[in-house]
Amino acid sequence: MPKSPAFARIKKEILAIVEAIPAGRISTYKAIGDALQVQPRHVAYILTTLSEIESEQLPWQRVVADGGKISAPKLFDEQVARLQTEGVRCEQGQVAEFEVLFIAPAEL
DNA sequence: CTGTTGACGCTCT
DNA sequence: TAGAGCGCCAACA
Repeated sequence: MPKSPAFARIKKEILAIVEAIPAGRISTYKAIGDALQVQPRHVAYILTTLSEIESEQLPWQRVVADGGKISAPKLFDEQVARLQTEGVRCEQGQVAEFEVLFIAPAEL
């Protein structure tokens, strides 16, 4: 786990937002990044640094790339499986029910 | 300090 | 309408 103060702050914010995403809803890296004034890449990187415990507690599968696309080469199958379990229908590597998109609030 | 990497997004072909 | 390329910047080796 990185020691940068900024990293810890951003991570806390990201975790808070992701945790606030209702089941069956989807948010994007761009939306979260825009809300926290950080780059989408950083949001993605934060999720890669999550421990197994955090990954199980945090609904990271509800966070996808812009356009509802799933960009997780390693965890693609697992993410799709989790989403389908929550009732989110996936199709061709992206969220089919795009209307379930949940934009993270700018202020949280 | 220097070079590579990446769960991304935008722009140009 | 798709695909390739570039920029972005923290983490890491």
